Amino acid sequence: MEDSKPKSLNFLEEIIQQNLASGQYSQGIFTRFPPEPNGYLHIGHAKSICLNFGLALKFGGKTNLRFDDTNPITEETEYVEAIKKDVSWLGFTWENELYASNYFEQLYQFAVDLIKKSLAYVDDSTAEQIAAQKGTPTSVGTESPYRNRTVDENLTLFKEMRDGIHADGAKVLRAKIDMAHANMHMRDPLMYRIRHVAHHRTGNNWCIYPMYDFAHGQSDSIEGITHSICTLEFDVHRPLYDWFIDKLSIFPTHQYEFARLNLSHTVMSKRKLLQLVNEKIVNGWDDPRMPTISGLRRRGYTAASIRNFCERIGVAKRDNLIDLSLLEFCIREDLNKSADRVMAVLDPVKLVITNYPEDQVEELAIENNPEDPESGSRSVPFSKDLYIERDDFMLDPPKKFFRLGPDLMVRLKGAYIIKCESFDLNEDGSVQTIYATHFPNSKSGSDTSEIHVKGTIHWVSIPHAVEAEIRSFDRLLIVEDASELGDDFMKFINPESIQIIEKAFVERSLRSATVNKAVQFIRKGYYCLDPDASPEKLVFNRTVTLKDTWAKEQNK
RNA sequence: UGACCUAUGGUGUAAAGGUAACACACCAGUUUUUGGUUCUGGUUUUCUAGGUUCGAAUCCUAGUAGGUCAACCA
Repeated sequence: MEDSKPKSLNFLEEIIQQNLASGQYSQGIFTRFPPEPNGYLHIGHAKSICLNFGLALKFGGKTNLRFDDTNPITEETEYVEAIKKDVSWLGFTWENELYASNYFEQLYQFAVDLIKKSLAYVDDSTAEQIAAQKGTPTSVGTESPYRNRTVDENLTLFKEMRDGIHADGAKVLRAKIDMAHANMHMRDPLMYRIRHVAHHRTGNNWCIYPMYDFAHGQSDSIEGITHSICTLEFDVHRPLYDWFIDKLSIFPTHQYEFARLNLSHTVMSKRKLLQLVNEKIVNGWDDPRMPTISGLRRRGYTAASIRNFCERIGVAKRDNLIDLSLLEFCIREDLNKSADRVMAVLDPVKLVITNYPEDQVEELAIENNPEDPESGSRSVPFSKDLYIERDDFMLDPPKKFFRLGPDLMVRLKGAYIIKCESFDLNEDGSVQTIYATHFPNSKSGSDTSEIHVKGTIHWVSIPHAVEAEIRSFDRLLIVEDASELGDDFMKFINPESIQIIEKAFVERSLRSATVNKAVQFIRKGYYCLDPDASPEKLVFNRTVTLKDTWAKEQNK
């Protein structure tokens, strides 16, 4: 297994390898994925999930799923369930399902411990006063008038806070550190606030709730997390993270930061995604245009493709903007190997094979997937009246147009070579019907015609065609880098991010399409059945188009 | 006007003081009963200035640029 050339490691893998090499963590490493249950997971979370679980898998460790549920105002059980589903779907198994709220009593005791060490105090200042006391990044803060209360007084007041004696906002518990510290987070940060609000798990047991900074590190420590991995913006929290661990003398877990994922043409913050949902720009968190895990799943992305994407983008500490084309590459790569090919005509025009017997139907065996010899073939009905794609016919085709036009020849996929003889036009000049003759000896598999054509086009037999709605999606944002937009991003929504074709025609075999089985519409793209579909009405989502060098050529 | 983080092709990520490489994207050709796929080749890179060194993407100093931090959010 060990090659002479070791695969290069990212900076976290290097740290872990060094830890292990020096004999640390002989019990194995422990990581955790710690979402707040206040929204749905997105592709950025997928990066974190793949990182945390992947590191543990790679180095023989374990990973907890821990819900960071310290703010009852924004958190709901609905989100907990959705998050669990998404992590599982991505293919990971957590060691323990845990909640920061499991530790509320323990955290309370930690706070009491710090009060007893004169390292925490109850402050009656208002939010505004506390903000003013903090100073600014370039000027030092000032100490609160309540900073020097006695230990006994603090103990009593903190107990009163817990007991519900005080109103929301009347008092907070603060760590006593240094109001002149260069790091704003060290200027007597809040540890607890009063919130007379029911919590989705602890109900009304508590009316004081720990802040992130007083909950996260201690939760990591309680769980014995060896590598607490988070995104870069928490870098400035690390001194405080370490301070609490140190003053409490508890298991010394360590925090490491990596750069979050940014995707081109995509907004990623939960707040903005929520806004898209609330303002009905999209149809819910699982809209196929959303960068959420549930949206990508509904769009037809496979878990394997997302994992592969996360592997390819790498992990580092500098800001990045990943091009959507890499995500698209990953899903094409996966589906090319696994998706059965079928025929669907999205923008139909009628084609009549004039020399084909009126009522004849041939059942043609067409291979399911040229990339997969095991996939076999299916039977596709062929008849005199067909639909083909409107843009596969041109009245006045350019030189390298390998499709149909007056007097041109083309192969119908899996069937015959045909030659266009004539056509009818509608009043508006558009093509109404195309008439062609077929060469009976050119049948696929037994072609003795010796005719060679450059192009092969897809088709469906009109009498056998099945109607379907097709939903095509495009990027949600018309600008590449959403970080430059701020709250203005709504002005840059792509008005054509969804296109619905109410009445396309797909081949008969698609009657048995299922939600989880991707198909390739030959020459068009990869598609999957939408959960909205019913036996009476098929609905397909376009996951991604095929690469189209012809279109690219046209645009030059 | 502070502290901290970061800087390698168009986009990402490697190279642990010793030939700057891999993937995506792009371009050209090959293959192909999908203008898909495959395969081959190509274009394009170390922020700047000093310093250390036989040798610097890597170490040091200064600068520049970008990011983060002043929620009773996480």
